Amino acid sequence: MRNVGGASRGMLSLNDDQAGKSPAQRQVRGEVAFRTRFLRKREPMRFPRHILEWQPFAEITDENAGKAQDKTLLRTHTCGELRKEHLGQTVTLAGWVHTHRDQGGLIFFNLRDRYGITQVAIGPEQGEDVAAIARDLHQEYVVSVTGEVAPRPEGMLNKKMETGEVELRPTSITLLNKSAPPPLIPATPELPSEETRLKYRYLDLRRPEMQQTLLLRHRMAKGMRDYFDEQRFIEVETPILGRSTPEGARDYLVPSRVFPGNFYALPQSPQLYKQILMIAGYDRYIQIARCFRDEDLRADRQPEFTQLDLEMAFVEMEDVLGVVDGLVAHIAKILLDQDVSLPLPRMTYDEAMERFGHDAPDLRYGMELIDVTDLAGESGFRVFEGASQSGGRVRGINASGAAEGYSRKKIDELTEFVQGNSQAKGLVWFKVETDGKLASPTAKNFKPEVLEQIGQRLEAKPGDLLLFVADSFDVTCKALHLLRKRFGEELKLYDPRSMHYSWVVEFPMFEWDEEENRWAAKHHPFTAPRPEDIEKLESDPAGCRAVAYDLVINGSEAAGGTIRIHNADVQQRVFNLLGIEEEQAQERFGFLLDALKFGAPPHGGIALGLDRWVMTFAGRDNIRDCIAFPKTQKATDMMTEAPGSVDERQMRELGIEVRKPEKADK
RNA sequence: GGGGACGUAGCUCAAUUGGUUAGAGUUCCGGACUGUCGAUCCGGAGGUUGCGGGUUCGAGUCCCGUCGUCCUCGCCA
Repeated sequence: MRNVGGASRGMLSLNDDQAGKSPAQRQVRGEVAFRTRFLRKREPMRFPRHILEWQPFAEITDENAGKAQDKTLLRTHTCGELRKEHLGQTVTLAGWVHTHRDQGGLIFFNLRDRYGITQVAIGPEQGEDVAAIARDLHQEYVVSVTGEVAPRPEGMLNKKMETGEVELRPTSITLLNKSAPPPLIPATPELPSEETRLKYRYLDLRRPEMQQTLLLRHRMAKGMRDYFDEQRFIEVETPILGRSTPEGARDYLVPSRVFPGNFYALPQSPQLYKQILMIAGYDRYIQIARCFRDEDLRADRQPEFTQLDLEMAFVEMEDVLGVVDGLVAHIAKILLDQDVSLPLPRMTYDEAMERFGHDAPDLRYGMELIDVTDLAGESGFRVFEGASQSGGRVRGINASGAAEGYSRKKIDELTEFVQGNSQAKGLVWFKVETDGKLASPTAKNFKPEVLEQIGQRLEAKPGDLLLFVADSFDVTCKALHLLRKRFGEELKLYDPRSMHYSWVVEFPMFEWDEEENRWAAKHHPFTAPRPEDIEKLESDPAGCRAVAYDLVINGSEAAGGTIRIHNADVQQRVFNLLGIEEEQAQERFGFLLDALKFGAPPHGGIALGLDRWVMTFAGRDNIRDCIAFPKTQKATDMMTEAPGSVDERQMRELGIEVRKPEKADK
């Protein structure tokens, strides 16, 4: 049989009697093919090549025989390593058929494994037996090829391929396995829908791009473990089946069979266990820990994610920051070959909110928020004066040079954008004219001398666009942060490949929860207040600052940690303030309160979101691309179709009965 | 829980204001081709337009519901 795939491959039945297409339809084919093919390009990977390199398989010698058996029985080399220096050698490669080009007298196919792609060329000298097998190969067939590494003819080198100077001239080809026509073809540049990619994840993961991202992830995790090992940290595994704790996100619950009606909770983080480890004397702990939070998803949020979790005893904030500074430098060096100068810059939370309106500012560009509340009070403009007199703030940003590019219509869009995404009631804006005057429909309401002062304070130059929000401090923060972020992207104020690392420190201990009408922990309830703020715990919760710190990379929170409370009394006072009853605290984490009584050392730590680090370092804008088997927005797995129903028997054993959600009345 | 985008061939996309038998590329099947390298050329097959209703002489297109994917607000100590 000529065609190996034949009927088994065909998903469609043959029907020779069907009417043909019109000649006109046939004619456009070539041109359309050219156009559609180049319409969509994949995003190029941005991390350096050396990340992708591996040592070649070692030769088997007398010394290592029987030890590291690198060479497998089915291959001698990978598809990524053959070069000119291998010319003349007889090798065996194994992999997937990436592309296939049958020219009759000559057949080419590219063989792919996770190390690279090598061309196999079959001419008459390979013999009809080999040619017959090669002719019938299809995409994603699995083959092993034995042959000689041969030079490509002059002028036929492929500079786009790492192995493009050589090709394999096979003496034999073994078909290891066929493949049904794949719904997702790893070799094509068109990216299928996310739905298809997630359903056939094993095919999506064959794409070199995905393999490179997962390799970067591996390198990063290994780099972290190596670094912390050198710093005398030890990795300890903490339980996945734990206890539900109040505060924080919704828990994923696991029913207990032995105690019907009781549930384990999957950890939102190993927080309590690592504190217990400090009390137990393991003064430097890390864990690459899986965490679970049953909250709605985002482009950068999965219900199940990985944290590099760290805790140290006998330390103050400086010690933790120092260790993480070193980690950042190490990772930037091994992944990006960048030298990061230490210590990383820092600012306080208050400063970050004042200057950037956000606790994780993107410091790759300026455009800081400027306060004009004092001028606004005397401006003659009612909105400004009102905000100023009612204890609010009037702040603005200078989108330098943006006056021309932003028409009245585009500014209206900005206004809607701000109104839709924050509580801000509107935007006040001015374009700076060539004579330096501020112009806008509202300008006539202002005293001219105040406008001039406002312009000076924002360092307005002709062609600048100034935008102001007058409202409470919080609202001006939110609105102007959104605007700053948007201008940063639209005006291309930074190189998207650049990296900026910094710390934000001294976060507030508490924030007011409007809904529940009580104080809530800004970080978590085990966070230590600054020593000077302990006395204010009850009298001025809003004024208490925590020994808390966030690592910010390119405007995203890359890590967050605190020094913990190691004093049972202080811990109890914080619980009291948070409205956690003594009885409830004792029930939920009495073990921690107990442990704190038995010689708890001063301790603190930090947790860093590994998935987001991969995202940032690989230049991806989607966390699913950084996780091998991610969940959809509804937290389902499209490949396994989890979550699924279970047997009635399992439910009975667990003492569980499902109450069907009631349908809304119509 | 709210707002938005999308859903058409295995895959990626078209289809005028609602108007004939829903078209391309790619994949797939058959054929040609001795230097190709998302090969090219010739021929062919492939559709319950996510699903269910409704409006209409007529619905891929308009309306309602529902399912799915994505973005986003809330939420995520």
